[in-house]
This record gives sequence, structure tokens and C-alpha cells, in this order.
Amino acid sequence: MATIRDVAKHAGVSVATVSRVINETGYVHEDTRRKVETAIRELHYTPNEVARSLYKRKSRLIGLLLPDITNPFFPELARGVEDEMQANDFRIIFGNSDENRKKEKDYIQTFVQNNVVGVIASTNHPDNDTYRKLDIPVVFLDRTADNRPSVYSDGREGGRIAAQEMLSRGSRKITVIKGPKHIRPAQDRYQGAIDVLSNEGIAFNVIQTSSYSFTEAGTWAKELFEKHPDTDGVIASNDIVATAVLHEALRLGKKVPDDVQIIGFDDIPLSTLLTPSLTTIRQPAYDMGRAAASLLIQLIENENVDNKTIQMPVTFTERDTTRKVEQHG
Amino acid sequence: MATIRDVAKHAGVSVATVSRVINETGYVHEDTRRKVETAIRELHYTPNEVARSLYKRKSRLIGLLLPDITNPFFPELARGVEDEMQANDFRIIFGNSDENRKKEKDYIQTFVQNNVVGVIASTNHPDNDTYRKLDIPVVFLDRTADNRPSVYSDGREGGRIAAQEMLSRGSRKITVIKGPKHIRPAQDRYQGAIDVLSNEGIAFNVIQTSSYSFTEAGTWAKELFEKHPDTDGVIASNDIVATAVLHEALRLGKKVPDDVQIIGFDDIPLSTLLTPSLTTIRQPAYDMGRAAASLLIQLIENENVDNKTIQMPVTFTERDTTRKVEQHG
DNA sequence: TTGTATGCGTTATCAT
DNA sequence: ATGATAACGCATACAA
Repeated sequence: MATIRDVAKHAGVSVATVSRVINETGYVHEDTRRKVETAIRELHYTPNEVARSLYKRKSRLIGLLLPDITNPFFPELARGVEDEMQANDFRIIFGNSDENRKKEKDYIQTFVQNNVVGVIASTNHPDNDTYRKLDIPVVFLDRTADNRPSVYSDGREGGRIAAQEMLSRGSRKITVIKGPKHIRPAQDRYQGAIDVLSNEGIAFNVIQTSSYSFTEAGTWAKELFEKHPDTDGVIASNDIVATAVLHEALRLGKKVPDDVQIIGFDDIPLSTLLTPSLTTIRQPAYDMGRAAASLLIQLIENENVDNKTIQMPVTFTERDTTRKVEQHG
Repeated sequence: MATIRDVAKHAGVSVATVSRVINETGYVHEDTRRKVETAIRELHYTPNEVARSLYKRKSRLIGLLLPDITNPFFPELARGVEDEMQANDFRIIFGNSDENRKKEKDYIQTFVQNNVVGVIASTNHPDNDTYRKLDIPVVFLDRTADNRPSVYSDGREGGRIAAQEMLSRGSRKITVIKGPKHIRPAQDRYQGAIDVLSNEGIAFNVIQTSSYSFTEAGTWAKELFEKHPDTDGVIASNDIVATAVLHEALRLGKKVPDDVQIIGFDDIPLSTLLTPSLTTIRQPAYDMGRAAASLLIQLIENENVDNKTIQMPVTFTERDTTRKVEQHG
């Protein structure tokens, strides 16, 4: 690899001059500029980011910490972050936390050791010292904490909508699937749903789950229909679980949505392609990723950011696992 | 952030000594070691990886370039890579190439600028200078090139198996969905399938597609049944497309697998949860990711690697979009 | 067993 | 308009 010294020698100038043309800083004569540029081209020189990073005490790297890229919701987020970062010449160091505090901490530490200029994290413990003591900007994604920069959607509201739509479509023996205890958005959704159900005085059953894993989802779906065979409406903790429930319902010969209605959460790309296609509470994952990246960049560049916590809309996305409600007027 | 100098001062020793205890290199008296360790703890010191990287001209970073993390096959790969790398204290700089050469080149360049010690890439142009001229190890993942380190599965064989199983289950009006022209594994699968079909003298139709995107998949599925309504067997280019085909077939009132059989490719996690669940040619994505990471690490550590190109098995994974074949014996 | 000094490739300050 | 040089934080060769 050619260094700035090689270029300087090759062009017959000093390293300072080369640095000036690279960074377009300070004066440099047109002729020498051209000489330097030629040298750069001939030697295929590209600046060493590590040396830059060391000197400036900041890099063009950001850290992205997501729970599990294997859950189809997160690739959308990640892609949004990446596209926005890429467009602004930032690169991403990526890690999966598995919602595990130790992993989380370890990753944040190595992010810092690598001089990242900011981090985007999807964590259930935003108030932990791991984040509070960081002296680089952090944006929480798909999670939030009072007054800290974050991009998320209102899980509670989503849960409420799900319950309302379920009720207005006639289900009365509702089972709510409660997502993992330690995952914040999962609890919000659950709370929102049971708020509405309780208010309306509707009895409901609950299935407690402990992960979003594909393999376990099927187990919970089975458990659901074994324990509560007369269920006529399922509010799932996310689309993966909803998909498993749909699968199990059909396997048991139930008609969806006639016998059982199902509402999922997230709107992962595959939801449309299920049969019947999945009604769900949509979060605009890709846009959330982009927004988080964009917010982080503003923070990094020290711009005055007026709106540090961005709440994205959750939207009821009606498809075919729920019945049509009659139109009035 | 505390530096090695701060630690040295705080412990009343020189930076060299601190460095020795950190790296467990050279002699250091038990007492001074303890002093240093205490200082490290008290100052919450962690070594600056950037400075290390600059001095040693190598980091603990590797570059991972995947086509599109939004395609459910790739998160599995990525996760495999990440887990193995994480276990060996390497971190990942991640990028999506969109199978686009310019993006690919740009990413590889910034990888190099950041002193990565190796890269894992899923590219259709492994013979490009971008890779040939790299002086760090590269492992190709889900792709291969003669004699270069790679982890992949035999797409052609997969295509053959798909066609054979389709035939042995009685389909005779087969439509093969041909994946994007510029994606190598897609072409391999296609070739494998038509090899068998041609050999057996079976006529078949082809639907040409240009991406693996979720949104377009539905379009091709529609096109398929419009152009070739009498199709009784579909060999899809991957599971996403297969899912769209299944969806469309059911929408048209066809019975699957009685009227139409469908075989996908990849075995993405959702395949099991479709109804009917998807028969597919499985690639062990997670294991491929781990294997690639493991291979790269060996290459980085300069070990003698006997088997540089690892071919993983493709396996016919029979589920419910194909008919059962009778058991003999 | 420990310390001093040098260099990794940049950028920026200060001369010239 | 250009060049010499210090400094970023660390690891190592060499000296002590």
C-alpha cells in the first residue's frame, strides 16, 4: 500500500502538500496540485483511515447493535441505516446482541475502541451506564428512553389498535400472545392490547412466550390452541409468531379469518405472501433505520437537533387474516 | 478516554511495562503487574484499537460484503459469520452490495482503508482485480472461483435434484423460474434443472426474472400462471419466489401439491411456517457463514489450510408443496 | 525486570 | 505557496 510519503516523493513535494490537496485545505498551486493528483493516481494511493482516525480521534465508522439480524424485522432496519450511512460516507461495524447485556456491553466497548463516532442501538437498557457514560452520540432504534435521541414507534398504541380492530371485527374469545418479558416493545404491545380489552370488559387469555425464534414459534402456536381451543381472535406478539399461529390454525382445519382472526406486528416483507395474507400492525422499519441514521449524523455533526426523539406511526394494515368490516356512509 | 500513558503514570511505571502486561509479552514482576492491573481497572482503561492497528498494520476487523441483508437467506449467513468472528474476537464491518460492482469496489476499498485483516464476500466477480490485487485473505461465500478460498453449495446439483424430485413426483408440465442473469448461483440452479429436464426429454417453460425482491416476486408468479396456466410443477429460483408462486397458485384456486407442485431454494426460516409448508432445496446457510469465518481466520493466522474450497451439501427438504412418493421395500 | 526512544500514516502548526 | 515537524496511542527494539 502506498503511503502519503510515497506520493510526496513521487510528486517531488512534501507530505504536507499532499495532505493539502487530499483534504482541499490551504493553498496549493494549480501545477503542484496536478502533479500530486497524478502521483496519487499512478500509485493508486488511498489515505489510511486508521492513521487519520488516530490523529483526529474520530473515524468515519459508526456502531450498529441489533438484537438479532435473523429476525426479519431487523434486516429492514439495518438496511435503512446502511443506506443512509453509506450515502454520507460512514461505514458500519455491526453486532448482534441477542438482547444480552454482556454481549451488548462488549460490543459497545469494542465500538469505542475502534473510535466509532456514534452508535445506533436497539437495547432494552438505554439507561445503563454503558450508554450514559458514552461520550459519543447514541441513537436508540426501535427502543426509547426519556429525552434521549431515539427513533421508535408506539408499541402501546399499536397494541391498542390491534385490540380495537379485533373487537370491531367481532372476535370475543381473544388470546393475546405476550412477547418476551425482557423486550420492551413486546411488553408495550401487550399492555396496549390488554388496556383496550380490559376497558371493554372483554375476557381474554394470555400465552407467555420467551423469544421470537422461528423454531419456538410453532410450539407456542400449538400451546395456544391446546389451552384455548375456542379462541376466535389472536393478537400475536409479532409477525413470526402470527405466521406460526396461522399455520397451526390451518393445520387444525380452522378457517381464517372466519373461525379465527389473526393480527400480527411489524409487517415483515413476507406478510403479504402468506395465504391468507397477514393483517398486521405495521412499523415502517426501513424508514426508521434511515431516520435513526440521519439523526445520528446530525448529532455527530453537532447540528442543533430540535426533535431528538422521533416517533414513527404504527398503522393497521388490513389484509386477509381479519374479516372485512362493513363500510358506512 | 484513558491512554496507556495515563495508566503508566498512575501505576508509576513506563508505558512499555503497561504494554507488557496488557499483551502478556516479556517479563514483568508480579508486584508491578498487580499495580498496573489496578491502575487499568481504576482508570477503566481499554487499549485504543486504532493505535494498535496503525502500529501493527493490521486490525481485528474483517469486512463482510453481502448482496442484500433484506433477502432472508443472507441474515443466516451473516449470523454464522458473526458468531464465529465474535468468538474469535474479530469485529465486522458490514456492507450491502446490491450485486453492484461499483458499490462492491467502494466497500472493498474502505475495508482496506480501515486495515481489515480479511474479507468475506459474496460476489459474482471473484476474478475481478478488486479481489485479485487484495493482499489480505478473501473468502468467497455463497459463490466460488477456481482454487480460491470459498464456501458455497453446489447450485447446479441443487437444480438437478429439484428437477429429479419434481419428475419422480409426476409433474410433466414444468415451469422453471430463472433467477437474475447476473447472479451466479441463480444460473447454476437453472442449468442444473434444465440439464435433467432436457436429458429426460421433458418440455418445460421458463420465466425469466431480474431480482429476488419481495415486491416483484408476486408479479412473476402472476406472469407464470398467465403465460403457462397448465403448469403442474414449478421449480423456483429461491424460496421468496416460491412463496409468491404458492400464494398466487392458492389465490387462483389451485390445489397444492395436487394441481401444482412447488420446489423452492435455500430453505429460509419461514419455509416451515407456510401452509402448505414449502418443499425446498436446502443450503445450510448458518453453517456456511460459520465455515467461511473459520476458514478466513485460518488464512489470517497463516495456518496451512489444506481444503480451501468448501462445498456444503444441498439437501432435498421434503415438505408439503410436493406429493409424497411411494415407499418401496 | 524495566525504561527510552522510534515509527506506524496522518493532519495541523509554524516557519519560510 | 510550500516544507519540517510534532502529535495522535500504541508496540517493540534496544539499552540499562
